[in-house]
Amino acid sequence: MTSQPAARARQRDADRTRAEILAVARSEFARNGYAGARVDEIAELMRTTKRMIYYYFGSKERLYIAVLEKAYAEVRDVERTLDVEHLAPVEAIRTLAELTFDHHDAHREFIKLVAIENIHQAEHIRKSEVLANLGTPVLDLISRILAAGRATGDFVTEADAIDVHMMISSFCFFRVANQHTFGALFGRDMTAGEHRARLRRMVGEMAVAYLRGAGARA
Amino acid sequence: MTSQPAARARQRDADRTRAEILAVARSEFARNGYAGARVDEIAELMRTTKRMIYYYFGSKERLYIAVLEKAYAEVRDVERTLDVEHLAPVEAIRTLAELTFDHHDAHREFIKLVAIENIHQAEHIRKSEVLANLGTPVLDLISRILAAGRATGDFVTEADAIDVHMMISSFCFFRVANQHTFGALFGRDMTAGEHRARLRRMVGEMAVAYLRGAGARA
DNA sequence: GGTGTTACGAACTAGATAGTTAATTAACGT
DNA sequence: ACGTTAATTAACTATCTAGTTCGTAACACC
Repeated sequence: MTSQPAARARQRDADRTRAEILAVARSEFARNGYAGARVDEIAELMRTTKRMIYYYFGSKERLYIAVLEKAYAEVRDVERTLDVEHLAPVEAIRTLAELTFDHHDAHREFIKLVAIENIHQAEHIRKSEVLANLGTPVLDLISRILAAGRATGDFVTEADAIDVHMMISSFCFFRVANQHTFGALFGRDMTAGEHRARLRRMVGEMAVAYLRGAGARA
Repeated sequence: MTSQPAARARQRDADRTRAEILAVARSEFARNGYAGARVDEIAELMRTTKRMIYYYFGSKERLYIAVLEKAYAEVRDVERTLDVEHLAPVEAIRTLAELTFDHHDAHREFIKLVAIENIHQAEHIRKSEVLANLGTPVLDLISRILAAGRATGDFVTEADAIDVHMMISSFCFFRVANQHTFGALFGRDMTAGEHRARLRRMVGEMAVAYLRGAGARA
């Protein structure tokens, strides 16, 4: 017989140690910002020690970049599953806007990471080779919907795909990212359940109404 | 005659020392976030010493709160000068949206402070007695425009003043606050001059088109 | 069952950082 | 002139924090 119980799980597992560090680091960075995050705090929340963070990632900054890379990779995977092109242009845009809303609603930590990265002027994204060259499938999708909508005469505005993506994202992002100051100043929690359905409708109607050209000057 | 040259500025001036600390602190906090800001760094950028920060503000956190209070007070003063009620509802909303755009364009540091405060879940705003009870004149303004627009039949959507304010703010805020990650990922600087006029038109058209109900489901 | 390699842990360090102590000087009223 | 107080300075400290040193134990392979 061995000196170790055979039933015991592996005690050394590089993959899960690495993954756990990333998961804990993500929430620590999202909660406290880059400078506010503490490497010791991350270590304490894990089964392993601080030494492992440096073993696998080398530095606080490289750990943070790895967190960003993983977060963005997951988002892009979701975007690739978007399937709205079977719809007529108007409904395709509306649905895309509503799905974007849902996606932001479901990925609050990612949104905080993006907000944090903007405070640092995206310097870490620019340092990442994988992120700096990360296209986004959603732009092609919007381009195709816009072209189809212009062909049918439904869409008349000058905006291009990036503009439309920005318009939709801004609404969805702001609602989550700015919920705290907005709530403190206006006494309304934009992320509360009682407002969710109305705001979700709103982003779809907003995108459609704009593209139809209803806001043009007389 | 006095022992001091009359032309010489006062060497001790509580008001200007206090004001200089606030100004330097604002840009330091905006640049680096709350945790990333360094009290020593603020001191080095001033004519005075670190001790003065503690003399006037007591702690890093109270300094930060004072910076927020001053920044929000300035914004509210601008909002009070908004004068669009002489316009018809549609043009009033469009103009309000475009002025909001201009305002965000001109106050980048304030926007960064708000983004930073959201990362910290507005905990400092809530600690401030003056900020926690800060209403916003713009909400009343929007309410009146909405009522007028519904009376004329121009506006038909369900959104209330807070919703409309959120929709307009999100576009303007996002463009500035997320310029860095957006630029890194999509290769477009939303704040560059070549996009400014188009995006400014866009926020006005978006608000008007939405309120006219052009996005409603068939 | 021995050997090399990968994964891991405890304790440590150098420098940074918020906050303090205590002495000093300018302004101002009388 | 002079005393009082508000404003200011330089040097100090306790603690925190990213990053390291060095030794050890599990695993793979033969």
